[in-house]
Order: sequence, then C-alpha cells, then structure tokens
Amino acid sequence: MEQLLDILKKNQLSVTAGRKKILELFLNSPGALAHSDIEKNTDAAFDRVTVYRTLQTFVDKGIIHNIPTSDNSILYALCKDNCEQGHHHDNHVHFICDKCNKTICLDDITIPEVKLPKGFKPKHAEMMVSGVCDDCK
Amino acid sequence: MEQLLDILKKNQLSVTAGRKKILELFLNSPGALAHSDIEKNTDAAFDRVTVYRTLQTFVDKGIIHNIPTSDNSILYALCKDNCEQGHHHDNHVHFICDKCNKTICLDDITIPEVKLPKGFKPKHAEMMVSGVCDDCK
DNA sequence: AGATATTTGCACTAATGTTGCAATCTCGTA
DNA sequence: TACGAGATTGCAACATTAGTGCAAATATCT
Repeated sequence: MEQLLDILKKNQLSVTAGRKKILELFLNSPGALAHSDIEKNTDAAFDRVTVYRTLQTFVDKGIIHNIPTSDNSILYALCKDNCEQGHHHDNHVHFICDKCNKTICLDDITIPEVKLPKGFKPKHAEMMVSGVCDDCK
Repeated sequence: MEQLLDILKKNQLSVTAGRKKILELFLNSPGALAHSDIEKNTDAAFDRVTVYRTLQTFVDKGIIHNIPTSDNSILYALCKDNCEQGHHHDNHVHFICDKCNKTICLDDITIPEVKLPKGFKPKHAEMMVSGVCDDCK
C-alpha cells in the first residue's frame, strides 16, 4: 500500500481510486494482465475508458510496459525500476504458458543479439517463448 | 502466373478470382501484408469476409504464416516451401522497418535458443527486430 | 475550504473480426 | 460442352475491442 502511493507520487500522478486499484492488481499479479483481466478483477467498478486511459498513462510514465502477443491482444506488465518516463528498457524475454495461459516476464533473461543481413540496422528486439511454465510443469 | 496456379492446385484449392488475386499480391510483395493492405490493393473487389476466409485458408494450408506485431494487428507472409498443411516451420526472425513500416521475413536468420529459468519448458519462440531495413538505409 | 487543473463516466463513433444462409461459381464427369 | 455436387462468395447482422469529446466529479495545492 505504501509502495502503491510511492509509485504514483514518484510519477507525479494524482492518486485516484482507479489508479490505486489497477496498480494494485499489477503489484499482486504474477503475470501480465490484459485489459479484460482488469475489468474482471474490478467488477467493472471503473469505466472501460478509464481503464484504457489509466493503462496508457502507466505506459507513458514507464510504470508498465506492453507485451505483444500472437493472438492479437495487448498485455501489460510491471516494469522493473530501470524504466523511466518515455524510455522503457524491457529487453527481456516473455514467456507464454500454453497450459495456464499466463504471460510472464522473464526479467533476467535478456534477448540475445542476432546477426542481421547486410544493410539492416537493429534498434529494438522482442522475443516471446511459449511452452509450459514452472507452475504448470 | 504458372506459379500461382501451381500453388493453389498443390494445396487442393479450387481456383477462384479472389484466391488468385490475393496469392498474387503475396508473391509480388517484398514484405508481409495486413488484411487492410489486401483490401486496399484489390479496390475492395472482394468482400471483407472473403479476404478473411481466404487468408485463413492459406494459413491452414501452410501457404502463408501470420506474424504477431506489437501494434496489435495481424500480418501475413508467404511461407518458404518447407511448410506443410497444419504444420508451419516459421522459426525465423521478423524485421520491422521503422521508416517504411514494412515487415520482412528474415528467412535465413533462425531464432536463437535461450536458457530459460528452471521449470520452464519451451515449445515455440517468436522474435521480432525493429530498426531500419536495407532499402531505407 | 475553495479554486484550479486533472480525471472520470457517458454517449457516440470506428475498426476489426465472426457467423448463417442463400446465391454463385468451380471442377470432375458424362 | 453441359450438368450437378460440393465448395466458395457476398450480404446482413452481430460481437468485440478501442478511441474521442464533453460535462460532471474529483484530487491537489494554497
């Protein structure tokens, strides 16, 4: 709870019920969350639009980052504390469990470099591995 | 044109105007195509639904594969000929150019293996690199 | 507590994808 | 070449997901 207020204040965000609740969900969640997860876990207490805007605000501030998925939905997960406003550092691998369907940030697994064909200049890389996670194993 | 019919016949697909046109677009495209690209390039001669179903058919047959994107859209690109029906082998890196916005299959660049934390069993991996492509360089 | 600026909720709009069904087309066979 | 069974298409309707403007409500600072 302390942590919650800390994060919001550190990012110059006013403290509202919605932001507190949504941030709390992230702090308590082992994996990434989709917009729909958040709506479910808040009993629709907040307007859909508010959730969208809150997520966007958190992404902008560097509190959460979004994760591309193969099934065409957007997931969000907490950033480790080396993210700053407008400047994310999420160069870690994401793992999607085929059983429980959770998406987990493997914060310690860095995306490996790859040799690209001549003329290609890399700037950013994403890597997603799917399979069975530790819990479902 | 020969190639076109070949591909369709090899996959036991009846030859229709829509399938010919859409497959032709893929054969002539340097990068991946989105549903919307196809609609644009066919002057909406085919119903949206037809395009969806055609793309799905091609994916099922192993003619094209889909590429997850970070901006939450689905892209499709031709498979190399080692793909069979219901069994894709697209373990290559995809490159997204920040300038021309094209997505290109780097068919020769294989996704590297990564060491996962204990308990995680990998089954499939995706990797996307963004930056500047050879043409835009 | 009050003023100001921010945030929220509602209504509306838009893009994207799906399904059922009747009309149409393709392909093998005669 | 014409025919018929089966596949494919287009239409209409529907569902889901997302974004915007604006007025009402709320948070923050003094």
